[in-house]
Amino acid sequence: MTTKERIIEEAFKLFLSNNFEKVSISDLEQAVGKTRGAIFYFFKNKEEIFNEVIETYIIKAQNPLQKFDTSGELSLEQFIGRYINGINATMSKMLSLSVVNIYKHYFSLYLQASRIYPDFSAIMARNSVAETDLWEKAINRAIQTKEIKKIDTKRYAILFRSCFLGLAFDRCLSYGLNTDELHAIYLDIYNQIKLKS
Amino acid sequence: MTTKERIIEEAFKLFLSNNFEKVSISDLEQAVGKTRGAIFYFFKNKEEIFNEVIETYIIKAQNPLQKFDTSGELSLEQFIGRYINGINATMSKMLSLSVVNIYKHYFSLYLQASRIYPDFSAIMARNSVAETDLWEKAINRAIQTKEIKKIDTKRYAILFRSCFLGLAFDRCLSYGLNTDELHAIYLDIYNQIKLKS
DNA sequence: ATTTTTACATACTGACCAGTATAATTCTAA
DNA sequence: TTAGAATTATACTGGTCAGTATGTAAAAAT
Repeated sequence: MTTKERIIEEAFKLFLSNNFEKVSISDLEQAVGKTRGAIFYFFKNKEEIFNEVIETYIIKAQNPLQKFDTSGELSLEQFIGRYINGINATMSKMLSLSVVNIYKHYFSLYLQASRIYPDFSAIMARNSVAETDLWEKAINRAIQTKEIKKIDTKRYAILFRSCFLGLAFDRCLSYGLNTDELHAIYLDIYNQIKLKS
Repeated sequence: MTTKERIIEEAFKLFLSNNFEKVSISDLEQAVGKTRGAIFYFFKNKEEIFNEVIETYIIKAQNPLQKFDTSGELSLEQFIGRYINGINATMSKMLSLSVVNIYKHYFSLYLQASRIYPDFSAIMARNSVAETDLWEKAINRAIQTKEIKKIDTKRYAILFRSCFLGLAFDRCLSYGLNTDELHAIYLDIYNQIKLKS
């Protein structure tokens, strides 16, 4: 790993648990084990460091096509399983960076990015649409294959996605998201719209 | 309105759109139209100001019993209506303080409070439970009156709540929460669990 | 009317911080 | 092996900020 990459990673960890303003270059020096000389050699200023952190750990990592393996002609039930797996995978990846209370910090970083990173809101809006689209396709397929009843596809797509976000937010200050619980809720919804054959 | 109250209100507005560290006492001086002398006469330090803001505008305002008028023997359909009304009322109140992009800033303040306000997580966890309880009671009543099918009460209570939080979060960076959309989603869920009589 | 308290204003301090200037070191290539 | 480029260290600066010390005017109490 290059020095620049190390700076980004350590900066990510620092920005996760502290505000942009709270994280000082001295903190970063300590975390990386290099001095200001190294840091300002690679980056113009603190904002540039922050923005590269956001690009690496939020924008790229949040690409739904990359996050969820939904290739193939999945049933809605399978899609739900894969979606949960994707969430679990993301959580494991964060854990390997020894980040605890992932979503709490993630939400915090996300909101800060909206102040600092140019056009962040628009980029995330696109991501949100992309993820809702994945759900829509899965739901539409399930309707066509008579797996589930005819429902308002778009509305249910948003429902599934909101449910995940909301549960993650509700639990983020205490125990953190429990994906088993989320899975159970998803299956409850699923069972109500499932066609008995 | 006393000077102290004005300080709290202006501090609230400032803390809504900026980090704790970013808001300076000088900013607050300007907003209130008084100088440091006044501010530090009423408050020991910046943290105390922040904590009183959190108490006034988050902890008290978030009390579900105060936020939602769910008194009386409401049907689940009525309860849903009242819940949406409660959300609308909260949004109007914020708007009257000329706060735009309410949820974006609200979530941000909420996460900061978890770093600064003592025991904030525990307090909010209790609020979360209290609000879920309201849903549980309404759902249980609806099951008993044969308004809806027998469902996992707790899980559906969490579903309704998460749905609101998640939609609010998903939209907070762009258009903001649309309560009509949320209402529509609620009714979609409701119609699937409704008993045809 | 005089004292005391309340409610501010003003000027200052020590600490910290982002960013810079420059020096030193290490690596690379010829 | 030496010139130059890349990388890192060090020392410094100007600015900002939270909090303090002190002063003062108005209100309240005696």
